Amino acid sequence: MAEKITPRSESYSDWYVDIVLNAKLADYSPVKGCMVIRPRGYALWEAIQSNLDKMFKATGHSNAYFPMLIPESFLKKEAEHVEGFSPELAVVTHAGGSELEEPLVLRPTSETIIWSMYKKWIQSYRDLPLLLNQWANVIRWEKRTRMFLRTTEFLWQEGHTAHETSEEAEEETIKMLNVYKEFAEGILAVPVLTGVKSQSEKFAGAINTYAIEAMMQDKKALQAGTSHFLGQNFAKAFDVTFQTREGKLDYVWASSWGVSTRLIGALIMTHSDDKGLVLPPKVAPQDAVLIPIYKAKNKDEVLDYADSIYKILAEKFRIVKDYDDTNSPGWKYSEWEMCGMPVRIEVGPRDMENRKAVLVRRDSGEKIFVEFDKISDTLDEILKDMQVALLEKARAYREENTFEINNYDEFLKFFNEGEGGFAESLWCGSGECEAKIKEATKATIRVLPFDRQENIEGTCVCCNKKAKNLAIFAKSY
RNA sequence: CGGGGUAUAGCCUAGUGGCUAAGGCGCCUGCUUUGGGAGCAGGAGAUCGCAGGUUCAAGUCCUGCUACCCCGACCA
Repeated sequence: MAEKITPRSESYSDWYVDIVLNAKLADYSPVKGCMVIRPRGYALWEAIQSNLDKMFKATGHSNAYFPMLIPESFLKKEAEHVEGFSPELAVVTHAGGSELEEPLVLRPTSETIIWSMYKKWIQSYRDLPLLLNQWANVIRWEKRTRMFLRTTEFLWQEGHTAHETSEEAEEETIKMLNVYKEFAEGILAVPVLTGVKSQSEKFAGAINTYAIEAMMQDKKALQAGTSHFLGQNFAKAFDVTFQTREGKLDYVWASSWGVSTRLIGALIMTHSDDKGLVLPPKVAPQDAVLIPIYKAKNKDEVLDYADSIYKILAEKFRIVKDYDDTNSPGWKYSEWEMCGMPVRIEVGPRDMENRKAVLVRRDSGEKIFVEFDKISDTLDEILKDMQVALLEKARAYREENTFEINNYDEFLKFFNEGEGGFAESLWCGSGECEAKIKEATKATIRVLPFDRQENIEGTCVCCNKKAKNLAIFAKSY
């Protein structure tokens, strides 16, 4: 009866690793920093993919695939881009038994190879907008890795779009950020703040980076998705011009946007508890598990009764039968709770006699005794309610841990002595203050939230000069 | 890259230079069980991280190497 999961209160990072390993989402690989995504984890990625992919198609995007190997020289064409990525590149120098003429980089992101192709494909405004997305793996040689949150190789999607005008490209950037927000909240039940990143936190090569930012249960922020307005930076680097409606030549305007397997980390750290994984029904691989309880003398009757419930539920829901004789019911309860099964249906002799079943919610642990004829409708209600309840619970948690702080002493105390969280503070806009704050507290600007940058009155929390922005400060992953 | 730590069965751990390396979890077989991680009996499973050295004798002492973990630096 060894406790398998370290409680969050004891060590949040141990808890996180215990969940990943015990819920069989992923395992360590022989290569440092890489992980193997197991079927239960990959099912989450498939749910993320299928939901997002529909949303991308609905907004006019098509999927394509570009190669993983990129000529090293491509990365060097955009000055900021190469500076941002060079320390974390993995480079192939030998292949086919000899040294290569030019080293090939394993893609850390695909802007360069995609824009080298866009040069061939775009000649006129009639070729625009070009709205492509790709589902792919990328490699970034990070010094310190964590399962799902930051691994050497990870899976993601990257959208790369080309437009006639700056306005249109910016509109696309914001549109896709909103798609991410809708997805994160509607499907993953992870509430997110949207806004623009400070210049020091933006993507290397972008004019502006926008992000969805979530709060985890340890009150740290997690960047869950980004959308970049690239201006004409890559068009200029790869000389991608087009003939305008007026017959002139202009560089193409661009956006790029992505979310990754990091979202699975966000899911885990937003909803799960000390018993294991908790998943919103819309991304859970199954809806419910059916666990019969019987003695030798009534085994057949109980299983028959359980089967009759299964038959009805299987028409509408994704149900797992766990009839395995070698484990006790109690063991199964714990095991399925660990794996994040949204609902458990217990069927024992007493339920059989009363023509009922016991439905148990994973999020609240609530046991609901239900008449045979109402099991299907009740399950439907529970799943819908759980989806909403998880989002609301996470939103309430974030709000409870978000504070307006505009006094620097208080600010320092909040991050250095208190439990931390999100600080809403006024900021003068200078990188110096941002750096000073990071030095003193390890907190960074997560986002300058939309709709809250009007009528800024007051002074910077750090330097007391006139404030330009309202910023969300937090320690982050 | 810097500082610290660890390395014994799939996992966790015991092992004072001395006989055939011990236990728990898990796994396999059988029987009994089953409403919150069941019990009994039997069984399989180890080049003690790698390479050298000291010694009559090394899991244990010494040297070197490697891997992993923690802290720091780094990290759209």
